[in-house]
Amino acid sequence: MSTAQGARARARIEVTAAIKDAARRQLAEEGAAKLSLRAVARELGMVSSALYRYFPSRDDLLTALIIDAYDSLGEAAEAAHAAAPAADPVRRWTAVCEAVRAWALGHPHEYALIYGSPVPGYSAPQTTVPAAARVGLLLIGIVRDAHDSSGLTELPLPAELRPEAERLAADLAPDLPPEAAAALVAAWAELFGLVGFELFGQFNRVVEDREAFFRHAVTRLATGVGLTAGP
Amino acid sequence: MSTAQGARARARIEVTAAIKDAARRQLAEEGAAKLSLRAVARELGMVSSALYRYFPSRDDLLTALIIDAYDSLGEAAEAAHAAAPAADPVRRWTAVCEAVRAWALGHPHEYALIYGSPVPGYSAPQTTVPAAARVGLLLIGIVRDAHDSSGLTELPLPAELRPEAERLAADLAPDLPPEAAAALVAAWAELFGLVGFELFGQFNRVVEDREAFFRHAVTRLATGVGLTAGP
DNA sequence: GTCTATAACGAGATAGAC
DNA sequence: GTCTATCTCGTTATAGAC
Repeated sequence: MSTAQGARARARIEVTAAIKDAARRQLAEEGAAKLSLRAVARELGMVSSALYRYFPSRDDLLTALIIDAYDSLGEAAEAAHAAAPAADPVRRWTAVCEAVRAWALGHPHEYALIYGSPVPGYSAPQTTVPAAARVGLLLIGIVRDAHDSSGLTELPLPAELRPEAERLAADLAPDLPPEAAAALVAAWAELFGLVGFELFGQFNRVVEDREAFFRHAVTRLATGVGLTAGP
Repeated sequence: MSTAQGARARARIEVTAAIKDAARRQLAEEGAAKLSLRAVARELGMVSSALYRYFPSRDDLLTALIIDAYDSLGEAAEAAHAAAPAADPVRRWTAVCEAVRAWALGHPHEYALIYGSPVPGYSAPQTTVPAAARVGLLLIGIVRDAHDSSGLTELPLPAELRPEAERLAADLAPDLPPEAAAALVAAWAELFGLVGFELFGQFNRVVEDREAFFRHAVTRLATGVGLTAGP
């Protein structure tokens, strides 16, 4: 009994993975807007109605691809973070940022899926939130650690932003000063601005040595949120 | 003769504008990937082959929409820049940034067209470059003016980035110090990271008071490139 | 119970004959 | 420029294999 169930479960996992792989291939060639269940089924030698045993709708397949992409990016970022020197917050920060960039360059279509234009007619459900939050949580952790070991520079905070900054801090990192929380969220968005501009061609004929440029830019982002180099 | 030719030219301009308007509507509903000459023709009560008198291909229509979008954004940014106090570089900087954000919020689909995911199978020709450069040139002008009136703070520049920074300065603003040119390009990309995150939903359930958050973030971008508030 | 296949729907795109 | 025949699509109902 358990073997039969195990075999069935294994088969199900394999077919699910094959569907997602074919869908990712289609994503690269046609874009998310044109992702078609029928084309995926055709590529797998299945019939389109069979796919509905695995994904109840085209949008659910899209959602699975989005979560996978966020998780793949999050895993890459977390691995880079774990390998960085624990005592140096700036090195940890730049390690995460460079992992994000490397993942994006290696998975441009999945990056476009999660950080590019929204897919017309599709709205991401709340189930994508935990996976989407992983990189942000890593960055929060780095700043929190620096704050705990008194390694966080103080930042200015205009009165206009104080309520929002306090709300952000309460939501994301209650132990952080509000101005650090606000700076952190801005740096998070700015990081993806740098990555997106490179990936989507805005740096063509502008920035040549992108590696060096990016490293310097994210180092400045790190100091912008109050991090200072470790020993 | 000249009246006839004038009327014909006028009609041609009108039809061209109507085509682009219909295409923009389709852009909003189906996305750039699904922009189809036939659908545009249908909406206008024309036959698809008639459109080829105005745009030789779907890609040329896309290119026209892209240039229009860049120009519309550039115009909005330039108007905001012209209305800002000339003596205060930070105010001029934030005025441009806020105009970019306001334009993006008002034209989300056109923003997605020019700063979102690339359209599969389409590659923007060099003819889009001048329009695409307008916002960047504005920002360069602000920093150059500040530098000319000795109002630019000095920035650090690691040896690793020096060659690239010098290349950037030579290309974009020969009168600026290399470190300012590099910081400027980074801030330019980061600005669109902030705008894109808000527009594409990444700030949902994260940032509430987006106006205040954005104003503070771009003010910090301004100081990050070395600008200081005027009198 | 779990899956795949057939057939069909309503809608839209497309290619080619006229 | 028009019409038609043939494609695509997401999705569902149904029937049968394992």
